[in-house]
Amino acid sequence: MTTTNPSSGDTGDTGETGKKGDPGGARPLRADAQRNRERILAAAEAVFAEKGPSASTEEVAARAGVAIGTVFKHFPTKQALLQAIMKGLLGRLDGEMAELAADEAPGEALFTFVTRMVEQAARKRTVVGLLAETGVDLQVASSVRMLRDGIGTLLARSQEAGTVRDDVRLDEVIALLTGICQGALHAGWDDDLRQRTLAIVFAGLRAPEARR
Amino acid sequence: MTTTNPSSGDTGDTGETGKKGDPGGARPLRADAQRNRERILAAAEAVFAEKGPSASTEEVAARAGVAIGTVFKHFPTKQALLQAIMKGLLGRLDGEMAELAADEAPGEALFTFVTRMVEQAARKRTVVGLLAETGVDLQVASSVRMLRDGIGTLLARSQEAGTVRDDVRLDEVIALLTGICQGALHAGWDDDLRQRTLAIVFAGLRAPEARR
DNA sequence: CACTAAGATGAGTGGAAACTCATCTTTATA
DNA sequence: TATAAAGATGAGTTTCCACTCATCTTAGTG
Repeated sequence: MTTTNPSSGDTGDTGETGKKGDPGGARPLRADAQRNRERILAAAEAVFAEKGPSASTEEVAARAGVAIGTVFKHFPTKQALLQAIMKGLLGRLDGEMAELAADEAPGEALFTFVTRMVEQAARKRTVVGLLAETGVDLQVASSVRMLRDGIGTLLARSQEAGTVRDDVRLDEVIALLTGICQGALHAGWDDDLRQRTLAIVFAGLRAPEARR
Repeated sequence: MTTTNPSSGDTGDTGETGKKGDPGGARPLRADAQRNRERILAAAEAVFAEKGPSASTEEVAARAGVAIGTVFKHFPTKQALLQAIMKGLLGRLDGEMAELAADEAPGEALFTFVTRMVEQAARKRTVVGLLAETGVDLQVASSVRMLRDGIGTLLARSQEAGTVRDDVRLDEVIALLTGICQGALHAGWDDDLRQRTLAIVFAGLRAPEARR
């Protein structure tokens, strides 16, 4: 689950092209290039997680152990690199959500997911920073929409199960989620505070008859 | 309430210095200088409110109708300018809070204050942006502490009045507040969404016996 | 092993933004 | 009104960072 998908790229290739006469099609990617691309992604995720999206591309290159030109060969723009990270992060989150929707009791799935996402945000400034600072009108918009729809499903299930108030709309949940994710990366947020803060929000979301 | 306090400065002068022999003390400030300082502050507040703290100092100068050197004469650093704005903003907020603590019913004062602060945040990226992006270990720390203490008082009053659960601590309230302020400046936040989001949080804060 | 194209390299370029300073302008006072 | 000091000006300096490109290196193939 924690391994990055090796077939993901920003060229949008699907499968291999055995046929020639395909101008501008995706080439198979050499072995070392593949390795470097992964190193860069990993390094970028670490660096941006620590210092936020304003960290320099050179630092990413250094951490990955490659020259700066290599980074720009794989990701022609800093934005593109950021997008690739976002895509991976959101993809993983999305998978986790689908799993949760299947396994967990339908009433609690939403709470579990929100908790996990906030936990992630505390470690990864990237998601949050990107959503906030950079324009959200990226190509990533589709991934965001996927995530949004997924949360909508979890919410609907919880409402059917009677654990969440019926008058709560998806917008508010998203708003609360992004807000708390933002807050989670401030100094002074530890596990305890996160838990207590979420408890308040969850209490606010819960249907009166389902409160403990 | 909306007028800026003319006697506020970052030199920390209190009253006039009629006595001489005050090395390094605050000079009376010439008339045009005073006017420019206010213009710069107003312009900076507007610009940073629109574009966030990453807006350039030159844009502030342009909006204020002065040269860039003038800005740096009054505020030797961009940080200093940001701090001055923060100080003013927090001061106003603090006054509003004191008023609220006196006037309003003790049980609802906290809710009213939080609502107002979030409303402000939606318009002023500065407060939020600063608290988030720049280090909070500024000289502004004292102003922040003042605000924090004030909120603590409002919270305590509400708990005494029985409208807020006893196990809620100040940390969580602050966390929620900053988080929602962060969220409030995202695209798509309108009055309705803000109100609904706050309603959820308030429901979570309210004591069981005080719920409507 | 030889060869070639894909890939890696890193000094260099361009631009943006914070900050400086020599020079000119204005206020306040004698 | 004359004068001196406070203040304003804006071109220039410095720093930093995204991005480029001519050149060298290496993986894959016959």
